[in-house]
Amino acid sequence: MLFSFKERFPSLNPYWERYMALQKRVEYPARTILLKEGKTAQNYYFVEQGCLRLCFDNNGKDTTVQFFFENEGLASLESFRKDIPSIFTIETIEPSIIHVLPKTVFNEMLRELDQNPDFLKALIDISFERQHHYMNEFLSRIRDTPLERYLNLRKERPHIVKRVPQHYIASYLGITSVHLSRIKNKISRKK
Amino acid sequence: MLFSFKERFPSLNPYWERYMALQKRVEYPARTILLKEGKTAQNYYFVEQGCLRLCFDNNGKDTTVQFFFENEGLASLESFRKDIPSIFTIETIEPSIIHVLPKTVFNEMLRELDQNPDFLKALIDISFERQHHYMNEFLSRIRDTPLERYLNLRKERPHIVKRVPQHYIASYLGITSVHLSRIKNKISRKK
DNA sequence: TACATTTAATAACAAATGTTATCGTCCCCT
DNA sequence: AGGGGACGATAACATTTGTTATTAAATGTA
Repeated sequence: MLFSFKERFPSLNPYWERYMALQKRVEYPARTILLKEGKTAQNYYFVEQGCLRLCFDNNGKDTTVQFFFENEGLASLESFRKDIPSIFTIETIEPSIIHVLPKTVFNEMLRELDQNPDFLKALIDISFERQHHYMNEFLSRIRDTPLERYLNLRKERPHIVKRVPQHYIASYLGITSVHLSRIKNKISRKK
Repeated sequence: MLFSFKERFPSLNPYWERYMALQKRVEYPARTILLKEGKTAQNYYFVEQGCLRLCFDNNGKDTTVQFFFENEGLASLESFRKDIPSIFTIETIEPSIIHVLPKTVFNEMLRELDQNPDFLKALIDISFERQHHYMNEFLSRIRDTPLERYLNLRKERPHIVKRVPQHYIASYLGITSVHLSRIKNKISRKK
């Protein structure tokens, strides 16, 4: 995510490179928890290989909010930014290779670039992108039926349907895995 | 919303005041559409008196996303910022007195303050606040039942329940007005 | 290879929520 | 004052989705 801003704000490249060099490259097995709900986020993660999910415990039900694949970055943003307990858990789905950027490094960067308009504008852009993303997730949950959401997922992001176990997809669509089974059954019978 | 930043970024006060002076003060009757879904947002609105809602047509069903009361400001942000057709409609609920800030004025402000770190930081703060707000709306829709959401609304924002017609509240809670009636009935029988 | 764990499908039943229709009240508007 | 629209309650019925339990296939691992 951060990295797509290299072209838009080339003046920041020396900074990105200097700070990104401070990441650690770590291998995790499948179903490893990188950040547990309730703990304060200490790191920003970048996926070199594998896949993660952002999720939370919803009255005992596991709910997935977002999936992350190769070349995508993430953190439990609110927790990361405000130093408060995370609402979310971050967990690997597949065995994964992750670049871990400690918050201390990020904060140094914040301090150094605190007055740099290009850096601030990059943050604004990042923030608006995220806002846009969540707004769309929000609207899709409201306006689309589970069937529509599933068909849309299959069409727009087939890699998710291929690589992610079905019960995580169900928890992402906001339904039970039983119901997702029914939906798939219905689709295949229609064809 | 913008106005709570006066204390945090006092250096910007001369700008706020200069630009805010360019607003128009307008009275609208109830059920007046200020921005129609599909049109591009031309204004930022600030409520002096009355109440508005942000909503959209959801396959024929009217869905309310947010309510705005006295001293709150709003725009169809994506449309306003990116000059694209608005996903949302903005409509008065009660007869209202609204301060209207044209986008042209806002854009002048953007240009003038484009390199001002305090201004950029104020935008970042505003953006994060909105993100936080929508994240919570999103989570509440997922994790809470309509009953819980209604009880919570009644407790946390009783003015909404008092001033807003019930079918708008239902559309905000994500249920039909019939179902909201049932919920209210159930609550009153329990007491 | 064999055993345990994870994953997926299905059935039967239960609960939540939507749909449609009817009725009564209130309140704006002319 | 009266008429039309907006608002809210309720009932009967339909649909969607969840719950629980069972079975089977796939997968990882000793």
